[in-house]
Amino acid sequence: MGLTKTEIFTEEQNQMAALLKAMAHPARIAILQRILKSNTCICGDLVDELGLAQATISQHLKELKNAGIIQGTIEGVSVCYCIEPKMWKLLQNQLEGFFSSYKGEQNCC
Amino acid sequence: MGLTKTEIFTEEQNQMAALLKAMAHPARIAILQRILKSNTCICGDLVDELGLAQATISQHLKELKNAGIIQGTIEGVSVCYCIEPKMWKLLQNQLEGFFSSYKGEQNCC
DNA sequence: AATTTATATCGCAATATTACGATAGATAAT
DNA sequence: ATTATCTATCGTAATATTGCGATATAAATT
Repeated sequence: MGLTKTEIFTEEQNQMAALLKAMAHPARIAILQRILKSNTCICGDLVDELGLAQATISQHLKELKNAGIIQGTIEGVSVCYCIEPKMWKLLQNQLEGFFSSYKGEQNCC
Repeated sequence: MGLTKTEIFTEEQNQMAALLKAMAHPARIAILQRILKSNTCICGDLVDELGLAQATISQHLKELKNAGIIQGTIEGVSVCYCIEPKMWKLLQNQLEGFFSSYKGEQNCC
């Protein structure tokens, strides 16, 4: 096997898992933190600042972009990445609902 | 290759990625939702309710437990799982800080 | 003690991810 | 037009994940 059985889960469960998966790598967390800090981020800066090869950074950016979390705009030779606002707020709301639905440790085992 | 270069990232980045990764599967989202709903959850119930084999459910539970997100208590023959409150709140706070640090779409590309 | 019930672990096959060198493509500078 | 610069893609090796049957373990029941 090796492939997730997406068909037995809800659309919501699959989407949430996909978004979390896109973020679930230290390099991609670092990329997002860097974008959040200066609101914008040239791809080449990430290659200089993180300790990964250019091809690897490009691949991580692609995953974040495919998940819809960031967007890239061509600026001459370089590419400027920033947060995709709608998806960001969607995920923020979904996670907030998810985490706040925890009722505390009563009746726990 | 194939192994994440954890040594070039901060402790915080690695921990956040690890926690998100533990949640980044539809089955594990479903398991957490089930636990959140009734505050508690017997392993066997998950096997009945989700459409996955017992060995697979057990493996997913192990990953959530290893990440520290849930805890399991033996209750006779069966095992009762519930949220690990401290880790839950830690992750909730970390994510809240992370998502709310987004300053909006000004100066974006 | 033997049996039933519930969960964990092992071993394996299929697939996915991570990382990077090499190379391609596209715009800017000379 | 040629060269330099920046990013994306291809191909590949190493490792990780997913799913499950088979089996082990451990408590409860008979």
